[in-house]
Amino acid sequence: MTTPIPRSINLRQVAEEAGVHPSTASRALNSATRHLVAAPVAERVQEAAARLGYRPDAAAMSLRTGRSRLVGALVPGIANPVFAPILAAAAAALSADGHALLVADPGDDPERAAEFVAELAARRVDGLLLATVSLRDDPALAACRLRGLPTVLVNRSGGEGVPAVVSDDRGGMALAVEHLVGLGHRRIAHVGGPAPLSTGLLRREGFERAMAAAGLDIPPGWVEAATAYGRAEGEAAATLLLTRCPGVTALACANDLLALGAYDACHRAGLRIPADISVTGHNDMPMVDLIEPPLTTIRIPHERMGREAARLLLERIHQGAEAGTLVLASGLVQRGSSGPPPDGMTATA
Amino acid sequence: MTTPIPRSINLRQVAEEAGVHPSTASRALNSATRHLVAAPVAERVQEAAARLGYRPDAAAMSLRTGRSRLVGALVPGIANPVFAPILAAAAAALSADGHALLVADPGDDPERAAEFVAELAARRVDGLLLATVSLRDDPALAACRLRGLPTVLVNRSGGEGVPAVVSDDRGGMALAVEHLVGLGHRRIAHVGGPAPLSTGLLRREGFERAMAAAGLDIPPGWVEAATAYGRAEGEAAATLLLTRCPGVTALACANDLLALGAYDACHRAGLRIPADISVTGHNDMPMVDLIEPPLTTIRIPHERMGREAARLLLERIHQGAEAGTLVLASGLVQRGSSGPPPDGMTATA
DNA sequence: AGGGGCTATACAATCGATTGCAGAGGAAAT
DNA sequence: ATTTCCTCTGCAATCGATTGTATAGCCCCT
Repeated sequence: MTTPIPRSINLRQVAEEAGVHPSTASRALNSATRHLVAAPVAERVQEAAARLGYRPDAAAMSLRTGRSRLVGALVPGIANPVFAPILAAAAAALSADGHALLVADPGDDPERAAEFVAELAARRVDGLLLATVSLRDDPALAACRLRGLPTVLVNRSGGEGVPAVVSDDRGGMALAVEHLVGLGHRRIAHVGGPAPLSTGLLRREGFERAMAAAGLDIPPGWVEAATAYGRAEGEAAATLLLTRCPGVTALACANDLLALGAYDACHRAGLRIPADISVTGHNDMPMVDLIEPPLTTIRIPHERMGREAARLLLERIHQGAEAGTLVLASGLVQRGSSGPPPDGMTATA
Repeated sequence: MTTPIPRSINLRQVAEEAGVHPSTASRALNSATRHLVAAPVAERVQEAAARLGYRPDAAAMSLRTGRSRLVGALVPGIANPVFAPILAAAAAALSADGHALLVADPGDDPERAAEFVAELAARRVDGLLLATVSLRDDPALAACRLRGLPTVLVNRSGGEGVPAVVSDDRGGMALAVEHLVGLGHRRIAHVGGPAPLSTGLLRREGFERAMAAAGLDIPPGWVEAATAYGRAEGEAAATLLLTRCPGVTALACANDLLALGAYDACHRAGLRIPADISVTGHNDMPMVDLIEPPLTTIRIPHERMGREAARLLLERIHQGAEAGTLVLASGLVQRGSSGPPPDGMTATA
């Protein structure tokens, strides 16, 4: 009862049990080489392996083959309500292929992210999912390139030819603007995401294009980029906009957390949502349907994003194929935080 | 520019660069054996390693030493708002010790959990954090025992002598009951968690003890265990209680998600919270302060839980010490979903 | 009957780091 | 001056699975 030999069984023991050489056992257990072994022998080996509960040692296999059946993921916050479901879906898809997900959380520090890439590379990960990448000259991405690691970006794009799975950031933000315009809004301000992030840039572009398409002006100072995707940062940016934008009737935010911060700013300014001002978010995080008022936002397909990213990465790993960028459509979820502008504001523009 | 030899540096190359034998290089780079090497030689080796950007190959190291610097975690849902912050904190603490966290998500399937344990064991994890364990004869726990894997339970207790880090489930639920009693409630029902889970059982016990301590009766049928920690399950259980418990003025729920379901049930029954009925939760998930009305709940120290679990596990791994169970205090967070009972209901009991 | 061709298996090298053991060299002690 | 001891370094085995190569049969054909 002290330490009852918890040493696990290895290939040699299986081979002995089946009365063959380890190399034969190896071939019998590997579907790609099984045809090299006589059928009855293969069966005997497999049976012996099953009886003994054999599992190939991952370290030895990894050392010999160079592949680890591990995939690394870099995320800015495991508990982030946007990335958590993406990770969950990716992990499930990878697991079905025998891969496990090694999650590293460097926060918002790009240097730390590059350091984690080195660590993951030393662990011989077969590929990497990157959700931390910023738009220009990201050190983590460079570290992957340097080592020739298959890489897929998730919910972030990295520019020139980097495979990625993203939602239609521009189109999603345009949906929000069109919705507000449809309700009669003309004076709309934008709480933007951090500029170095693709979501920040693209959603801002989506805002600008949709406003232009609706024939609406964006006065200078009506776009304010938050310094990070956080509630406090959203409040700060929204507070700025509320004082700076006379007659503003709607805030289109680049992200749900920013929208929550905008709620705070509006409440502190004594504005009711949506009676005095409308607010929209982006991402449709869990539970934003429960807040008061329920948040009108853009739904992005988190699960699908994770699944597709895993699929693309596995393709790249197995076939070495150069994966392209996949843009998934997002949709408007209309709830209680958006409504018609206050009386008399409709015809202002 | 095709494939510029992304093969990484190994120990032999470092040794050559420093003009020593690989074994000497190994000793020079390992702090535990460095004293066996002459100081100037050790320095030369370290410098060479730094210059070449050497990282020991994890697979080879793991194969030789039997340790992988990997820790597995089994959680029922990566995106679960309770476990995600626990995982994040644990990952950070482990990372500081050179360990990485390998997350496996078997959902609620105990057989699948045991299968994942086998897979993680084959990957030679140094230890396991278990957040999926049910109270009696859990297969995953048995699988760990069988292999002699160091194990710490998180937010779950497993009975007899299994190391665990949990919050004070009984005490937390008692806080909620005392709060309600203090407001004047006498007729309180309990929406319980799943019975096979320690949180389900202990919080129910906490409810019963606190009611007894307050001199209050629990009529038969005033406790209803939900089949899972979910909003729909909470609504089902709460609906049952609302029809079954005449004059009930408060629902003490075992979990925030159940409380959200209770909100749904109350709304469908035309009851206003907290004017007609009070509702309390447990866990203080992110964003429950934003719903309407903001949820009164019990705050459990997620981050600390993850951190302490990691610490205990590392102790067990390094020193082989038998870790005990750590019970962390939780606190009441009073918000808008609890208030005095409707007029005339105070003196009913 | 003997050789060519083929199949199925065994042998042995290999991946990269760690570690028990042996031995070289120098210092200290008698 | 020789022995003893100690410090440092090199040698080689090892962890467990995979895979290139060699060989033992066997069948078939002429």
